[in-house]
Amino acid sequence: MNLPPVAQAFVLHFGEMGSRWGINRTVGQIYALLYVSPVPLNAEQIVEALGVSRSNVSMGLRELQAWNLIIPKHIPDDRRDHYTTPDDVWQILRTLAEERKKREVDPTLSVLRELLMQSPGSEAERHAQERIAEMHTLIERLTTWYDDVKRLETERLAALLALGARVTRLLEAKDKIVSLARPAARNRRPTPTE
Amino acid sequence: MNLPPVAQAFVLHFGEMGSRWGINRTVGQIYALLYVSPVPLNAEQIVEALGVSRSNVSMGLRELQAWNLIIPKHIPDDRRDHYTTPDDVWQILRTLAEERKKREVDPTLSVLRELLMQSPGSEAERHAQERIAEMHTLIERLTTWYDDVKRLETERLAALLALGARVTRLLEAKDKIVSLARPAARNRRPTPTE
DNA sequence: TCAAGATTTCAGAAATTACTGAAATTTCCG
DNA sequence: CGGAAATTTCAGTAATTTCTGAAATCTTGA
Repeated sequence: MNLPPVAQAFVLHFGEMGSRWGINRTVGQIYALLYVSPVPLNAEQIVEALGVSRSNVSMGLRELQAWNLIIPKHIPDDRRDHYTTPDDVWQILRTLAEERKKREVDPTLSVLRELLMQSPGSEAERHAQERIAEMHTLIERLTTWYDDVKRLETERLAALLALGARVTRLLEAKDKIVSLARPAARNRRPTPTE
Repeated sequence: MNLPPVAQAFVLHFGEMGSRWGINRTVGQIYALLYVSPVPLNAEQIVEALGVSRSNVSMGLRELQAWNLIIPKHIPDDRRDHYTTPDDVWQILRTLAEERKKREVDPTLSVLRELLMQSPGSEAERHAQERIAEMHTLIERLTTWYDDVKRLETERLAALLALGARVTRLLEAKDKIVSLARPAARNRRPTPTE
């Protein structure tokens, strides 16, 4: 591998991290390389930068495309496919969340649902179904929230993040305000606590 | 493996899913088994239920303990260690998030921070650092939000989830109300778009 | 249509990870 | 203590995953 030190360290770290997920080292490295590269790269350039075989790069690129994490970018007068990552890190986050949901959460939800349909054959099984139902409810709530929030534009999402747990205080404040405001509709006056 | 059908299907699914994460099949199965079991189980019972070797179970239990995902539970008049999962699925979620953050996010953040300290040796490297900075900012915002939200009691967390993206509407409503409520505050007036 | 360039496929090699059985160690009761 | 029960360790094996090189396929411009 022959890269400027910062890029190299970044690429290597992603390689390592990759294996903590289900992703293999090379795929992680390819992604990281494309992420930091100022220009789209073709397969041959990736081979040179990472020192892995051409076929390995080909498979890695295929996997990353299946994840929608890289975009093919055509360079004029060049037959070879070049690839980049999206510029917007928020977009990358969205894609990642979406894909992981699709691959990990959705299948689980459907298995759980199926298991909850069966009629229990024993007391132990009844208990198992109860536990499964708890998990199912939790996951469903999380995904509903996610489906809801994922549509927000970046700016709002960022605002929400910045607010953090303070939203709950806000909820309470709003309850209070609204309950005060409602009697007089649009003719309300500030209260001392506001 | 000799389990009631529902439990068995659940355990097998978790085994499969395990491999999509970094977790191995046996660990996933042990966890699932303990999760659905109405009573704490000891290692020998896990061996029987899953049909894997005693030593494999021993290692799996160790890993699950390192993740704080299972709790040893003493059974009176029995020398053997028994294990369960926490009853509260929200608590389980919190633990999972915390551990994954510790193992995956924190190390990445620290690597990124380090790379941002270096002075760039070339234009390509300067660009790489810019990209790394974007990623760093995003991750830091997410973890700040997480640190903030994780302290909420379950009930509030659930309320927040249930609200979903509607919080943004609420935010706007609150702005409006507050701006109406404090006409003199910073000398501002509501604009037509508010 | 052909040929050079580019990419993909795939069978086997290499590397990694998971699992086992046997031996070692720990625990704790008498 | 002594020793039975329980657990852990670990070296070796099995299983899985990753990676490669060679061959097949696809693409495009002349």
